[in-house]
Amino acid sequence: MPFGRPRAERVDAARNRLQLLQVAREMIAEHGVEKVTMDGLAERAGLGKGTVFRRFGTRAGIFRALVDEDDRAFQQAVMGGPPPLGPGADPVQRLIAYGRARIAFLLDHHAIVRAALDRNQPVPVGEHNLSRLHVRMLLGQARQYELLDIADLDSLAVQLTAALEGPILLYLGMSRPFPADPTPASIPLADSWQTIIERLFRTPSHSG
Amino acid sequence: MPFGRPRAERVDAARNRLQLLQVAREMIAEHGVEKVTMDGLAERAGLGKGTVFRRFGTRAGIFRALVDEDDRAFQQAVMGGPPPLGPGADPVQRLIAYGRARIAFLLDHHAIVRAALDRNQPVPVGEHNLSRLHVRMLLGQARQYELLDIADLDSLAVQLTAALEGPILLYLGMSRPFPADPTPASIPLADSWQTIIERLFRTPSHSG
DNA sequence: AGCATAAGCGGACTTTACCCCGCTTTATAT
DNA sequence: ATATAAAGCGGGGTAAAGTCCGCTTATGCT
Repeated sequence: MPFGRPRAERVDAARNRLQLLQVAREMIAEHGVEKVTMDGLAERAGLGKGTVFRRFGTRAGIFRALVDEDDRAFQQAVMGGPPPLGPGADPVQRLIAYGRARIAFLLDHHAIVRAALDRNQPVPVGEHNLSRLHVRMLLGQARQYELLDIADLDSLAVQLTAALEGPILLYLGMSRPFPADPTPASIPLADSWQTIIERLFRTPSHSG
Repeated sequence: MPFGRPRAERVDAARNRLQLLQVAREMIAEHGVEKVTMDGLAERAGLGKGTVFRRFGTRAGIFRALVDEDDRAFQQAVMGGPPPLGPGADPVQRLIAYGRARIAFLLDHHAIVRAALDRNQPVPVGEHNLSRLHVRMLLGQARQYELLDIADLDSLAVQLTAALEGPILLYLGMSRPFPADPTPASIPLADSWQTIIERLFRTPSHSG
């Protein structure tokens, strides 16, 4: 038997986990995020409160799990879908496409994404902060192709990630913060993101 | 008697407010932010819990008030101090100086700044989001001087503010997230901020 | 000074996240 | 099949945020 692996999830545990997520979605759909309480969730799922906490650790953990579920499809598109979001386009185009897609995703899910925030912990939205890692990777590629000559790409990646996700997580009101018309092409934040990226990469030598 | 003014704060109320802030600072100094509870604060200040909530509305409100107190000096320097932080320098220099100063301020106060976050409300750190307004103003000036040709400065201001404050508010761990040596000149985030601003303003025509 | 009124005050009460720990169930090894 | 240990489960218990409302006190007017 292999050594370090901490033994697979028990089948009853897995069943309960899926059940809880399912019920949580129902409760959110019916009464909104605010009304999802740990007691209520446990009772409606026919389980004990202790079970809920064992599975998700904290209230925010439930919403994190929900976001992660929805994030999976998004990640697929980023990692293996068609360009420019997926691999194949040049890094600058991919950064722009990623930003637009991520903003749309966050707007779509802003209720649960914000509920997933935990005051006592750094942001863990998406599995291990996909955004920061992906942005960092694309910046690295851009540097390889000599599209960019900046030394500290780690800090830059953190700041660009904040520019991307921060507005939705922090700075905008929660109720209808955006034009009622969600035409993807007309989201101001997305246009602004594109501007920042384009200017960041416009080098004096090959301008344009 | 003038009309709309809602009558000045009563002297006992003001006394209690100051008293509570003072006691809160003591408790933070002794046991850290986490240990400041509303009951504890009220008891130690010799007041009722209801009073604490009436004054500050919410737990986060206390820390908001503390940050605002400290913010006042910072604001003075921005509004009326010597350039480049204060008025007098060109907008680009002021943006860079503002970012560096703000990052230093947030690092200095990161414990209470983070405690001032409220999951149910957009970020209100600083009085009415000084950062966003100030950045917006400097962007506007830059456009007047034709240093910048971007249409939607509002969105840009939001995103730059997020790039500035987001990392400290959201993305970095809370315990010693930074080099122990706090030399202002060596803060990676500040350097990275400067890079973003410089590139944002570097126009193809007058590059350099 | 006396009065009317709005503001402030206190602390019991409610709600909810989160902890704890004895019991039950599952997975594995023999 | 049985034993054993690890993981899961339940629900009562605790602590802390936030609400309510009857009582008290400051304030401004006359």
